[in-house]
Amino acid sequence: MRYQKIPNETIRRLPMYLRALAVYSENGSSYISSEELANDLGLNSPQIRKDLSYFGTFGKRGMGYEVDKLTEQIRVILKIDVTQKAVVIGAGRLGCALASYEGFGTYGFSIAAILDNSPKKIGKKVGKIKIESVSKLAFIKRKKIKLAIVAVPAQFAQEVTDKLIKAGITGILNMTVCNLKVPKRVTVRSIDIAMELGVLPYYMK
Amino acid sequence: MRYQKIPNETIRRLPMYLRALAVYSENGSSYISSEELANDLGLNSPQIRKDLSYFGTFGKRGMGYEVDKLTEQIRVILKIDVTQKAVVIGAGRLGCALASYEGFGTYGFSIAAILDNSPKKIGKKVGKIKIESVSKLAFIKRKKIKLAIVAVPAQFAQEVTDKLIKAGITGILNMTVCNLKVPKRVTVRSIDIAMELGVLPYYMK
DNA sequence: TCCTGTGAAATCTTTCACAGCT
DNA sequence: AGCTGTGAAAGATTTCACAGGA
Repeated sequence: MRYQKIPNETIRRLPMYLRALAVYSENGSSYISSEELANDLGLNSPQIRKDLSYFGTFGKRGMGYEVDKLTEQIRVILKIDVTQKAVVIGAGRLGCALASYEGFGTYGFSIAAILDNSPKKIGKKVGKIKIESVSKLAFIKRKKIKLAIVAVPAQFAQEVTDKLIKAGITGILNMTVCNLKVPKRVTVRSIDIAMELGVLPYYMK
Repeated sequence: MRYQKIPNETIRRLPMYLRALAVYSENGSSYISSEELANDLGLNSPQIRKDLSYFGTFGKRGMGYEVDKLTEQIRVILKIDVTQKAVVIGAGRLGCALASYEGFGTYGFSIAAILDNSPKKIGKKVGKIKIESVSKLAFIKRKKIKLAIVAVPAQFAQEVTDKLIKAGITGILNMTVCNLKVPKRVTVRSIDIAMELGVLPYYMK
């Protein structure tokens, strides 16, 4: 394996592989071929093999990939082999939905708290997660939390983000419609749900 | 302008442009240059010009693009120039959050109902939107709704999807972790929020 | 025989540089 | 002068085809 630049698209697919692998593991399969994996995910098999080949040789010819081993290897690649703590900012409907979303577990994330600025909400709980004051940024520093999910109204998004970065956050999942300005050392990924819906009609019929 | 295949990535960006244009319109700007637009969205200007050029010549040299006119033109391209009705399936935390999300308005979507199968929830309201029985698929047919946002627990996602398609849905925004199997005539886009979070640690530091 | 790993080709997307309109 | 529209080049990603190990 020569050195090659790893495509961003490859990285984007790795969590998909993890998700599928979790299902195989539950079902007790110990090996999985790139063909089966591709079928289940709606991809094609050379793509999966190529994706994995950027990081090493994980499969056995004639057999496929060992489910549990590959799971662990992908976790290491993605740096989620240890549980990562994250905070949700904004205890609105979306923030609460995210905080209680079990899917994060699959990737080894745990939601440490929800922060909000409404005195009415502070102190309440969403599932097992407590709503704390957003002014408690010391909380983030103390717990060495590096990840934040921003789900506040758009007009406060940049302001909140600036504060988060001061508190030591270096990775942000932005659920608002803002284009957040952050220093280079901070990584942002944005999801605009309406935008995804926005392209559907174009492709329909 | 010769015919050229329109990149999917171009389509994906059009809603972003709409979002930014809505802000300019509110601020009373009547013209916007590709340079400004690019700055605000974190893109570069030739990309924006190229994207738009696939569909025609919308700008005025020396001036830029007329905000309201370009807005309308992009809406037409995306086929969202008339309000599109959508239903949300699943009245859990995420489903309710989505149903009450104002962002859909920007792209001309309106949420016609939330469907759920829990008798406890049916009849209640989320904001102004009523929760209906998921068995009421006639509702979708009668109102000629083509778009559905699926936010049910993963194990029911495929089953619900099959029913939706029978009721005439041809575009699905899939918020579950399932890879939905649908006939070719149906378009699906999937968002797995945890997956987006899953790639952040890789890029951090 | 089955299925991986991987260069090389094909395809898709972005960037560049500049002609040309206002 | 300023900013668009666009062919052509560069770059990124996917697909292909097949060599080779289990």
